[in-house]
Amino acid sequence: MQNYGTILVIDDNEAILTALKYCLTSTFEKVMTLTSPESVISLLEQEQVNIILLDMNFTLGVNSGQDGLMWLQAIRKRHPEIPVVLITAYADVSLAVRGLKRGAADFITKPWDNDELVRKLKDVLEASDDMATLDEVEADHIRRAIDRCHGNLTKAADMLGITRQTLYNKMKKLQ
Amino acid sequence: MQNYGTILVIDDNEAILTALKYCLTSTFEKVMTLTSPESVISLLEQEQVNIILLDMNFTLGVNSGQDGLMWLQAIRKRHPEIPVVLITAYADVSLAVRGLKRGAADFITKPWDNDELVRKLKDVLEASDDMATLDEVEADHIRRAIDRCHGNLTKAADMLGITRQTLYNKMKKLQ
DNA sequence: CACAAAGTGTAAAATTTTTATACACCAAAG
DNA sequence: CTTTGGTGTATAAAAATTTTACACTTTGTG
Repeated sequence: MQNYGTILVIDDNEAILTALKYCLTSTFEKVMTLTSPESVISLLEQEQVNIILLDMNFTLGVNSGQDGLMWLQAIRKRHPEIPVVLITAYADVSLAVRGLKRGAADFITKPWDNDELVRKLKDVLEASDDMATLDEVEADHIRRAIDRCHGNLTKAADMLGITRQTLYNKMKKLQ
Repeated sequence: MQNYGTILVIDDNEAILTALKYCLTSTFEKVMTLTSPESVISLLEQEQVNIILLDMNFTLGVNSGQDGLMWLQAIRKRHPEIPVVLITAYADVSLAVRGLKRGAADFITKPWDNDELVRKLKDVLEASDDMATLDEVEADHIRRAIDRCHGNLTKAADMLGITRQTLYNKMKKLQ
């Protein structure tokens, strides 16, 4: 991939925003910034954003990362196809785990290393490059459903929103 | 969910294995253990396992977690439907991130709290309960593909392994 | 134990979706 | 200006899905 497209950076610290913008501008075609996540949803409706770099604390004196987790969730609910990378100065294992479990593409700690940050953002975008085919995604999801229903195909089919016969068909195709 | 099925615990320390077995036996129908991950793949061919609790270090003197990451990958390659929870005494943010990015369902640090461990394992199994329908998974994946191809529908269809016309059909269905 | 309820495996026809192929149109690149 | 690559649309043929049905097995419960 030559072109890494548009990145949206959200951080309430103007100095950090400037530093990030400076380090990202050579890699990305367009670097957009927000000092507050409030308007992120409406912005995403208008602009084609390829990746989001999101700080985790926006309430003065609160460094739990709750804000970041909340906004991560809000963004992913409406735009699950846009990868969100979290960045925070107050990192611990538990927060990293919670962030990634809610769908963050990566988790970066401040202070960051410019080269490493850029590499990680590139990695995220390149990872989403090797997309699976619809059939592969389908097969994977079907296996999960059957596993979850302890092999009960009737329930699995129901859960998947297809008929039992269709599930038989699809299973035959997957050997 | 009443029944949490079978859990497979993999740890090279017999004492820890005993302690874990003791704490898990009341929640799980069956608790299987391995002191080495070597035989995990062949075991999974024979036994129906619902969740795996995997330690991250199996080489004496090496606590990088590389072993765990490698086995996580090996397990997920063959059985992506089985959730794998990592557990380690040598945790840091970076290792947690790498584990979760490779598909671990959760990341737990030693020493563990019995109640918390059981709750997290239950959460993992219950989270995989609310399965999306095939149509939802498909829609999500299609949006991702189109996004990745910057709106180029011909490329997106190709990437998804379907014809362009089929992609048009499916897009019409999703409004 | 016995019976009802739920699940399995299979089938055929009607319906819907997907593919293959084609054509006119547009925009960017050379 | 012309080639190349993408769009939007259309049609018939092929394939998959749904609907409905039936006989059989398992599971749970009084």
